[in-house]
Amino acid sequence: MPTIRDVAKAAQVSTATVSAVVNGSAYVSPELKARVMAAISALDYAPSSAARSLKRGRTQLIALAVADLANPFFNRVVCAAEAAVRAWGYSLVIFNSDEKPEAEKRIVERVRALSCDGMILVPVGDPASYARLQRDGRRLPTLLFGRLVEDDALDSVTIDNHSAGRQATNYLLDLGHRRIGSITGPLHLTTAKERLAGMMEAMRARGAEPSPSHLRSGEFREDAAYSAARQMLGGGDRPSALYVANGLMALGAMRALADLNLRCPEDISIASTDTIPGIGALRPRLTRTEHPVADMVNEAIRLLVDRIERSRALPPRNVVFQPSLVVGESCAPATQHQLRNVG
Amino acid sequence: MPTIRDVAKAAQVSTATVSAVVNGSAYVSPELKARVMAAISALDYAPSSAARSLKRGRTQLIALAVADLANPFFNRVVCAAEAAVRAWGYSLVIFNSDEKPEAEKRIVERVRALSCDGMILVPVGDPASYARLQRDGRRLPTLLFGRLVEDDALDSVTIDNHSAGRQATNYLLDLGHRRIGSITGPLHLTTAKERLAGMMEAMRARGAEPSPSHLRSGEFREDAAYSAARQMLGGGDRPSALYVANGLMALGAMRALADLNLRCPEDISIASTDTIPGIGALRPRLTRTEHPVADMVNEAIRLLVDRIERSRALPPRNVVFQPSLVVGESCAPATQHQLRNVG
DNA sequence: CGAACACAGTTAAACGTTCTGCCAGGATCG
DNA sequence: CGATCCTGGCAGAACGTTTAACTGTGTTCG
Repeated sequence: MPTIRDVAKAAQVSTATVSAVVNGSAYVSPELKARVMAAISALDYAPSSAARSLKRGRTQLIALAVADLANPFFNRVVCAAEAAVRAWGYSLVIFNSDEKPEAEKRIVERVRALSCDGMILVPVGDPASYARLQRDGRRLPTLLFGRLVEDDALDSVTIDNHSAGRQATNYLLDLGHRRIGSITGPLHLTTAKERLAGMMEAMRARGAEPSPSHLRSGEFREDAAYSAARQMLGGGDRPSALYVANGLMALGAMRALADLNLRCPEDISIASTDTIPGIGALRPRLTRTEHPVADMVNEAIRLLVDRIERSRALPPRNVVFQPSLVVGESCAPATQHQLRNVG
Repeated sequence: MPTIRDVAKAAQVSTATVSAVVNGSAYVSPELKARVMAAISALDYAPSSAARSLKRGRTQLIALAVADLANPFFNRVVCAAEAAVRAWGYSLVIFNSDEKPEAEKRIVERVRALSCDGMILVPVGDPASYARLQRDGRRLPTLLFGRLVEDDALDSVTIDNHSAGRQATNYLLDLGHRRIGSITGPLHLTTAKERLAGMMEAMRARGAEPSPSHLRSGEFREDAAYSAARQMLGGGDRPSALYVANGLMALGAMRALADLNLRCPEDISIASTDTIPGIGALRPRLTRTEHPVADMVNEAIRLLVDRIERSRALPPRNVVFQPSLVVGESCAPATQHQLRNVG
């Protein structure tokens, strides 16, 4: 591996000059520049990023720690982040906390050890563990994505989950449904909690109150939703509509419906928040609120890079995006029969 | 940021001793070790990876360059790779070539500049561009994943695509289908080419010959398959079964069927290769060949790490995995009506 | 009993950059 | 014409590790 010294020797200049040519950091006369360039390509020289990082104190690495790499939502996040990060001249290091707080702790250690320039974190559990992140947020600029941790002093980009729950539920209410059930994620996550809260608010605003047995929460996964839906819909006292808190879970719920010989939307209407790629092929198409994932990620990266390169000391910035309702065919007006069942 | 020198001073030992404690690279007496440990946690010291990389010539970074991050297949690859890489003590840097050869070239440059220890590459186009990779494979150990480049001297982990095409097609042939169409990916990719070749071989072995108008290829994407399917099935001369070369494309084909008011499997049987997560909710369940993605990725990482840490000079190793057929309900026996149509 | 040796640590030289401070020499100006 | 100021380029000191070479004590053994 040729070093900057080899290049300098070959071009008969100093290493400082080579550095200046490589980085364009100072004026170098045309002839010297040409000699240096020639030497560089002759030797196939490439600067050592390790040495460069050591000297500059920058690695040009941004870490992205998502909560569940198997979840299509986070795949979209990864995809968008890769592009955004590249556009800013960084590279993306991926971590999967798999919804496990201990794993997250190890990831933070690792990110720190790698001395990444910044980190996008989808926080998993345990607000107390972020105290430390906040303390040395200066050292390792960190942005919370998608989920919030109460009382934090970190940058964040989130979606208005309350509004997502409200919008989806209002749509169902507008169709005449009153017995609406919900399958949501773990309630210690703001995403799950707030979507549920939004739903409850919407219902109460219309004087409806969901039956406790119609409210389930579980892992943000297809199989969790499947079994929740089977339980809830298997009995006699079933809701006429379902609000499901995530795309993967919506698929699970639909699978449960199919297995129970229930039709969607004739027997049960389903609305959800969030989607998954390729879901367009699924009939009926899901009525759902969608996250502007790409915009959210772009904004997150922009904020983080700004924090890294400019404003270490500024107060934290918290950006909230709005979900939008996408209407499919998975919801039908409540039938007389369904309404009669109202407890 | 405290350095090893600060720790050494605080513990009243030399930096070499601190290094020995941190790396466990030499015996240090219990009392000194304790002093060092205490100093480390008191100062909250973490070794600088930049300095370490510079000295050791290793970054503990493995690059993964996939062909299309928006494709669920590669999401599974990323997910498995993250876990495997972590188990070996490395971190994963993600790149998306988006099926663009120029992007791939830039990625290779970037990976080289980052001095990653190794690279898993899903090659995109243009075999000639890999000559260089082969030349300095010693410098940047590289493993080709999923797709092959002819005549290469690099490690590789692939799937027997020929067999995948054959198995899926044989299943359709066994059901009595003779007019089988295919929607496949770009033919310059071995994945697409070989799946098609396997299909052709299976058909010819039974004396069937697909009609040219029933063979389409396009991007490995949902929308490409959708329009190909619409074209192929919209006309009068339609096949009774379809072999679709990838999970996303299978979804696209099914969407086209739905939009054409064709039923699957009653009107058209569909078999595919590869799947996508959550597809279990789709009815009918897809009959398909599946890749053992996790095993493939684990093997790839194992080979790459071995190459990095041990056997730079050994001849290339090429591992081929076998796909397995998973039967769903998307294929039905050919009907008399369908058979009568045989040209 | 002295040579050889193991042992536990230390010193200091890399690793390949970047960048500050410096120098020589030519232009500018009073 | 000498003092001053640019200007292009260079020498060399960091950056924070790792590790080879070394040092000074015991310990062992012929």
